[in-house]
Amino acid sequence: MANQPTRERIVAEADQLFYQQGFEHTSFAQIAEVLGISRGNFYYHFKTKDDILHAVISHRLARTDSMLSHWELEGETPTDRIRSFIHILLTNQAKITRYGCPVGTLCTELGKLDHPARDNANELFTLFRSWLRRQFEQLGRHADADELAMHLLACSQGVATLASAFQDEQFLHNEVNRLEHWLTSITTTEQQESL
Amino acid sequence: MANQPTRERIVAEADQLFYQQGFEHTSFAQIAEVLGISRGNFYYHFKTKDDILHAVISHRLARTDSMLSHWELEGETPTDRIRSFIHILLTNQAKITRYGCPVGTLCTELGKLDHPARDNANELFTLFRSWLRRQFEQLGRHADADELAMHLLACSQGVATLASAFQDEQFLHNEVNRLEHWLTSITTTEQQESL
DNA sequence: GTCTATAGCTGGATAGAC
DNA sequence: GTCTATCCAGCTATAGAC
Repeated sequence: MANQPTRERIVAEADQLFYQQGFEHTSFAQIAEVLGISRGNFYYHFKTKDDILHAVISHRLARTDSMLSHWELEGETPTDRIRSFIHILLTNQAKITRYGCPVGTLCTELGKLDHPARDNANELFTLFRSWLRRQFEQLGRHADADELAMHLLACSQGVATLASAFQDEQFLHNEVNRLEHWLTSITTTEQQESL
Repeated sequence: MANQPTRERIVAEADQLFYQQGFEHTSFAQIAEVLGISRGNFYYHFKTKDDILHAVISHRLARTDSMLSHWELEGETPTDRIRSFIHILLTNQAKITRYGCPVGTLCTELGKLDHPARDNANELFTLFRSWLRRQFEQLGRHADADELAMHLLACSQGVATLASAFQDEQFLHNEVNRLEHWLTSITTTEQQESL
């Protein structure tokens, strides 16, 4: 990362700090210090702080997009692919327990700030939502695919919020088991309203 | 409210604004303007901004406590009482759709700020958690009462987060129906692992 | 492309008159 | 108990040298 162009390094570091500390709470001075550049240098690469935010969101969107494509190729069945989604809770459990979900916390913060980039950030949710909806459709759940997608998204959000508040990885694991169980129940039987 | 002592008015207004805009984003100048008092006046009633936050959290804790006591008296069965909890999502649907859950968003923000009042705010979660756990115990779910309480808390959090991101009251209603269904399935049958 | 210096503003907090 | 005036730190952002 030290050899990346400065612009990329700023985006990468801002991405991390916005996640860990929140957008508003993160200052140029801090990013500059971590990267070993001067505050003034920012304005060669970006016009405003909001521009950095925009770049960070675009960066996250691209990364999410390629992750979903990867899951699409990797998973043999829709169930496998949905399981990939559920398992990010495990893959990122340490960070989630510390800082919550990067998507949820950003959207919540920008919502409270009534920030113009809010819709932009919500696209991250939409990306997951559409992808999950498609998987549920492939499971034959045409009528309620979007509802199931939103439900799964909501569960993940709640798990991240509470795991982070209580700093509780055990709880996170319990809920992942629950979600896997639920996914199986949806796939194998037509026991529709179990959840 | 205009006749309340100034200290109470500050707490009440800060409570609202911290919820709607976040703690850090809310300034003394703004609270002062709404209340029609001067900025300097704050420091007669509070030493620091963190002191106001502390007072706001105490206020919320007291309010939550009395709400739970009220549900305890009002509901005939544990199921009824748990349903009261689920229904705050409906009672406060307009605010939740706009600003998310007051507990979850505050705890998340203070977590990111690494704020000393974080544990204090988490007590709000604990209040609900303990109360719910007791209700599930009264349902005979001694072994997994706390797990069920946490699960229900998590679901509510997720619903609030997504309803707010997508500004979607319909989704909120769908999820409340789901939760009621789940509650019934827990109460009537011993179909333990449906969720 | 990166730096230093600094402007301009807003935040929380203090001092002291009334 | 409330006000005005003010301090000081931190922030975003700009100007201009190198």
